[in-house]
Amino acid sequence: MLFCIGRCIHQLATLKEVAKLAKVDSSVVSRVVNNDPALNIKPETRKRILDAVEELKYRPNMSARNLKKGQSKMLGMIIPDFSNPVYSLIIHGAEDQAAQEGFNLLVYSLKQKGLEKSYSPLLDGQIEGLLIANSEIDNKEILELKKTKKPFMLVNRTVAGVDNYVVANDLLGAKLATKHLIKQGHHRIAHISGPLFTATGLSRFQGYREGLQEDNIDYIPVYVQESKYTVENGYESMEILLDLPDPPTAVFASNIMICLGAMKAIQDRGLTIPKDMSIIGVHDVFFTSTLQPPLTTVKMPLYEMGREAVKKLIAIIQGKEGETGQGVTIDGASLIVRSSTSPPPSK
Amino acid sequence: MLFCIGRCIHQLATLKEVAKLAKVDSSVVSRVVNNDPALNIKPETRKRILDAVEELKYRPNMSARNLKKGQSKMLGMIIPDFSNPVYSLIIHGAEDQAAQEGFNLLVYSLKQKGLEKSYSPLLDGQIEGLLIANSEIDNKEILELKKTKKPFMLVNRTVAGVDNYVVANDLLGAKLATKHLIKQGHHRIAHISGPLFTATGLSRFQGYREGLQEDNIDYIPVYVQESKYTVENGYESMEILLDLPDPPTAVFASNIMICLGAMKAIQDRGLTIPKDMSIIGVHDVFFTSTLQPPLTTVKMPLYEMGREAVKKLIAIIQGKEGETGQGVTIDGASLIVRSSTSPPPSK
DNA sequence: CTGTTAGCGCTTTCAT
DNA sequence: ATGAAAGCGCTAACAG
Repeated sequence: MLFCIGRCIHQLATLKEVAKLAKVDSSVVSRVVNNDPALNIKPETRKRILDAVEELKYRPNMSARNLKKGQSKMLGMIIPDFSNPVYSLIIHGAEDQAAQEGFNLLVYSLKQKGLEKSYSPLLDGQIEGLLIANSEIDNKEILELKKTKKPFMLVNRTVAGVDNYVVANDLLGAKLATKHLIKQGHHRIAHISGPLFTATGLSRFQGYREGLQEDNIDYIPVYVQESKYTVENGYESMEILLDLPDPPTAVFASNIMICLGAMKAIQDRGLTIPKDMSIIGVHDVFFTSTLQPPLTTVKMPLYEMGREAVKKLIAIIQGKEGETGQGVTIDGASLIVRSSTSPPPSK
Repeated sequence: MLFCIGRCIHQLATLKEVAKLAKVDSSVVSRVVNNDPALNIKPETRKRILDAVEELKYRPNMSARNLKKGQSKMLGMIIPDFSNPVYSLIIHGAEDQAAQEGFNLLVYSLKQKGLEKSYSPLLDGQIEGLLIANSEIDNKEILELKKTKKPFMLVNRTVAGVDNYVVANDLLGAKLATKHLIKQGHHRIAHISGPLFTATGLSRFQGYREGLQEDNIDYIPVYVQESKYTVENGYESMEILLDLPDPPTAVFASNIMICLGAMKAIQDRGLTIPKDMSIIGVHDVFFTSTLQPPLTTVKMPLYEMGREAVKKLIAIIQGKEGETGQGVTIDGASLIVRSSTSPPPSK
């Protein structure tokens, strides 16, 4: 049963074999392979070594290297769900940056919340740092993690007292959305917010409020519905808004999942978007332009967020930041106007 | 710059330390930790060891173990794109199965096609096996890979001459879709196929043909449009079908991306689904029920495919299959009827 | 039932 | 400018 393992992984040339072929010591090969700057090698010898490396198709054994150096070159990332397109983009950015810096990214989806165990087996040696892009993980657990001094990074979320985080400018994004609606002539603008214990939910709510404020539009509390970031919850929240005696003429959804649900609720009532109701959502993902009608969105720099988070995490791992990074806000929220928003029906 | 690495990864107890605390040799600890079945240990000693493990929070160093055993416990997976929801589901299944068997899954998205280099650095030691869920990779490259004898597995695709693959019953799924349309009373049924050099595209085309055949519906070649698995191509193909002098009354889209594009093309013409045109697509992903109208789909066992692929790959790695697996077809295609299909407009 | 030992492949200090 | 040697933490064959 195990007889194959040796064959499968090894059979690759080792340093020693390369050394023998090049007639030098393996330590020299190691230095050449690693481009040791403090190495003064005869060009001829170097060539001989490089040729041997080429001939034997030598590739360093990572386990050995990692063992020796006490590293693993692996990063972990926790997301709530692989099918969530918001996270797809973050992962993509994280992946690219990790690869660029020679790290591997292990992505775990955390279905069951409250799984505090999820990171401890991870951090206890396997991986060098952890990206947490998951609003369902309790603040408490993250504070606990912080005590361990292990490198980690919050992505698209924050926790009071933790300043290793990368977020987007949610406030700006939300304000952009709200002001777009106002500019279209809406006054009765609802907001289906995300959970208001999350940074994204809160910032977008704040952006909505500030947007209204700056244009002197009355804030009507009942127009704000707090919702989880799910299609189902978005649907329910929209229904509540539609049942209001004086329903809004436009709605700003805090997230694409919510937005999807809200659109459906509107259309299930036989209402037409944008004639009867304008709608705008946060996150421009691959299918927003194909919805009916094509959705006006706020595009957040999700890919960049993933990249930046990995960059900072690696910096922390390598001690470049005194182990404690600074919170980073990635700008670049932009409005993408399509057909789900229009002026309100004239009275 | 590197001073932290030691602290970050180690500072974990080693076998030796546990051994010292438990007053035994480290090899005994190793055996206990690994549940060596051929170990006849005094219950008391075992307890002493387990207590020490607990106290020092010992966790095996994977690099050391892997180095010793000549393994890496890592699997690679190549997908075309993280945002494609079809792959999200496959990844999810693969991830679960890998975790269950103690393997880590590294997922790479391969944007630039033709990157034959992509697997060679991977397979040359870092990972023990590779899942290829990517129809853009040339058959040639895969045949090349096969020669290396490295464990790999094709997921949701095939290559002539390679029998390590896991696919779904695409033929059945397509037949289900086609027959559903026929049962609704359609005779002029179009098919926007996937690329006909891919197994999925071909099988679904075949299912469509067989479905028509079994119910004695004439096959009209011009009703078949070959398309890439993209929204844009689906859109274009649908436009061609709509421009036909005698356009179809129903269309079966080979894939969800195509379907999305086709729906948009239909609606952009001012036509109503399903009144003017019925549409059904392969792949039931998270947003299909929220489309307008909710989409009738064929649900393929994508999650299971991911699981099964990893299971077989690991079996191959461990030499359980004489290194060469058998092609596996996962059944379980099922029709999910929603509102995008209805009887054709009566003449 | 438990300990001794060798060595996986690599890096790195120290010696030449 | 290159080599020798030690050792990272673990496992497994062999001894006792």
